[in-house]
Amino acid sequence: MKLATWNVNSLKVRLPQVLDFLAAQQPDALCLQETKLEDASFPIAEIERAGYRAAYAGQKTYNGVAILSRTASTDLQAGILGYEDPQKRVLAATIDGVRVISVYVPNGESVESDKYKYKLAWLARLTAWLEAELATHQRLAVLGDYNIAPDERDVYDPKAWEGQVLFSEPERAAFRRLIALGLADSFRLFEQPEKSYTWWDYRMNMFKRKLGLRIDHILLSPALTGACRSCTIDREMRARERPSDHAPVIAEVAL
DNA sequence: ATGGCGCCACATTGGCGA
Repeated sequence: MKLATWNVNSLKVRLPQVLDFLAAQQPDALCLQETKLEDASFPIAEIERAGYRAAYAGQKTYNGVAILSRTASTDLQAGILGYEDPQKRVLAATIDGVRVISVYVPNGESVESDKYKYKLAWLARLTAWLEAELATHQRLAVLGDYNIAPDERDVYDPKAWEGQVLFSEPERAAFRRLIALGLADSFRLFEQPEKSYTWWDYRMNMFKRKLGLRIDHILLSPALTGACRSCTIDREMRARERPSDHAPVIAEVAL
C-alpha cells in the first residue's frame, strides 16, 4: 500500500500537478492540505476521471484537507473529535483497513503570536485524540503538514532557526509527544540523503539553493511501522512550473 | 532592517503562509 501526503497550496491552481502525481505514483491514498476550496467547489469530476475517490473538508481561502483514494473510504471524520474548530485542518478515513488521517497543523506565524499559542493548544488536542484513535485502530497513519522541523538535520540553517517558529523547542517537544504515543517518523526509518526537505520558500531561489525545511511527515502506528518498506520525498514536483512550495512525501507499507 | 514569492478576496492592496 502506497500512502502519500502533499500540501498543494490551492487545489484549484495545483489540480494539473495533482493529476500528474496520481498518474505517476498511483498512490492508494493521497492526503492533501491547503486545498483552499469550499466543498461545493471541490474538483470531484476530474479526480474521479483519474480513477480516484475523494473525501474532503474545506473552506474558502484558507486551510482545507482531503483524502484521495483508489477504493472507497469509510468512517469519515472531519476535525479532532470533541474539539470545535472552524478551521478545516483534519480529516480521517478508513481505507483498505488502514485509518488514514490528513492533518494541517497551524503555522504559528511567530513565537510571540497568538497563532503560536493556538498551534501549541491545537497540537495538544491532536495528541490526546490520536492516543484514543491508536487504541481502536492498529493500522493508523497520520500524514500531513506538521509545520514542525523535528531535528537539526531537518533545517538548512539550524543556528539561524533556533527559537524560531517551525523549529522552536515547544513545537519540537509537541512533535516528540506524538512520537511518544508509539508513532514512528517513517522518513527516519531509512537512510536518507543529506539536505532532505519538504518545503522551500518561494523567494530567493531557495529550492535551487537546496535551502529548506522538513516539515511534512508520515507518522505510522507500530503495526504499519513494521511493514514500512520506504519513505521518500518527491522533489520532482517542486521543480516543476508553478509548483506548490511543498513537495509530496510517499511511504510504502507491505500489507 | 526589510522584502523577496505566491495565492486569495468585499481585489489593484493587504492578509496569510512558512
